[in-house]
Amino acid sequence: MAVKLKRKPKGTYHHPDLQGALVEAALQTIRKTGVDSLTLRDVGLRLGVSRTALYRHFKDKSALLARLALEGFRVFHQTLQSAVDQAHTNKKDPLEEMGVAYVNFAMANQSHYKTMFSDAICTWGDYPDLALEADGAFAVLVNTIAAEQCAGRIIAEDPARLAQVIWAGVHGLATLGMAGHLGTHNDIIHLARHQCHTLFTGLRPTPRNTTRRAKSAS
Amino acid sequence: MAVKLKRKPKGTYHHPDLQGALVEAALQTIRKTGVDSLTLRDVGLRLGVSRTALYRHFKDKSALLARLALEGFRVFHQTLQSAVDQAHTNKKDPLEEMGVAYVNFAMANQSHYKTMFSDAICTWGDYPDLALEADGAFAVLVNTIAAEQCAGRIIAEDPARLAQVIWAGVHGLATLGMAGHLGTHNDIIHLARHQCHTLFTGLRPTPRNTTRRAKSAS
DNA sequence: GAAAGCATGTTGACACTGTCAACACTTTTT
DNA sequence: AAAAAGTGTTGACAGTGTCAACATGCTTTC
Repeated sequence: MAVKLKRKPKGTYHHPDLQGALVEAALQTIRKTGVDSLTLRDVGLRLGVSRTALYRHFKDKSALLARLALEGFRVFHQTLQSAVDQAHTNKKDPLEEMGVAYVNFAMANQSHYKTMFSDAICTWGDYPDLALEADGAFAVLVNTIAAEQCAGRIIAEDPARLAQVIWAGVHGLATLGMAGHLGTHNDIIHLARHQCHTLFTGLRPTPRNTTRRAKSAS
Repeated sequence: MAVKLKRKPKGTYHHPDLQGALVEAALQTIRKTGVDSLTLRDVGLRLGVSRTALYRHFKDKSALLARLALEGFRVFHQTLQSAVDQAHTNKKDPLEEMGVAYVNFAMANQSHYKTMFSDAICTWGDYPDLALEADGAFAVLVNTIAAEQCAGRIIAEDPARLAQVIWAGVHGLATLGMAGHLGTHNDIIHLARHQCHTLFTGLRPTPRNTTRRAKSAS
């Protein structure tokens, strides 16, 4: 009440790296209270900055979310890749380990994962760099499938197509798991292993499988 | 501006079945413009009724969404069941047909499906009748699995667990498909068939599969 | 059949949100 | 040093869900 501060205490008018700080603050918020309750005003005030300061760095709220998603895909990419690498050094099934790592990431970073697949961003086409980063993460899956195919451990179908099938499987586990429909985190991890195991058994090259008929879209 | 109508034209004060009309109007809206852009005011005005009339029939917006979800699960239940029935009469794989029907329903009723799994409802525990209806739909899957097990076409594991794995698979296809990440409706249907086929191949009883070790949650 | 009581619909208001235009301050460029 | 561009602030607006207070109609009771 006393004195009405004129703008700012001086010297702090310009934030050294507001853009990064905004992303960080937004991440903290969604981690604590979920994506849906993320408000631009809050992320601003949390940094001692005005509610609209954000608009100098992001076109709108969707752009901020897209940025959060991008960061998410970055670490997601690394997580998947290192799961594959570790599987190789430990003589484990790389695809199964990756599947487990996928679901584990989603469950451990629920808000972030939800943001990455939020409807508010949905059409990745509006954010080319986001699409690129997402493609990068997806490529880990495709490449690993291709490698397994070369090793003869998996049927030789279009790797991208197989990747979509596997992706859908773990993504489904992740979303249902986050919604609380599949039990505890531990339950879900075991389900992931189960699912991957089943899929890869079904994809194993056998006389029966190698003669799959090609389906034509009617 | 002319004359300020005193309340209502008379006689139409009480709607014959506002509750049902609200649900119907809300359904039309989400079908046209999506769940996220559903506004209570709009659904009211669409019926020539005030913006808050809704509150005499639903506790809040979530309750309305829960009701929409409930209706969704009702027809979803029927859809799945009739897919199984038709598969039986046509000598097709009931589980595969159900999987395809699942994904097809989601793609054909995207907003409704999204509502059924919306985060705003998420904890079905808050809406017991919703949980009941959802369980009913899920039971179709579990029962079909159990039947296939009895027929010896599928490995004899906990049917509920297998159901979760399959559910996750088709749910993942549905959500990724709706987000536009898997191509056209037709592509997705084919993916669904592919996925189900692979899963059931992996679940087929063979000397290799029948000796699965039981995993203990550490 | 009138009166009381309850269910249902309406209005006004509130807090909260994203977003924009206009302004203030700072840094960089000329 | 002046101009221009970049960055942060304030005030305002429309839109949202929700509630309290009120208006109206239906139902039950005497």
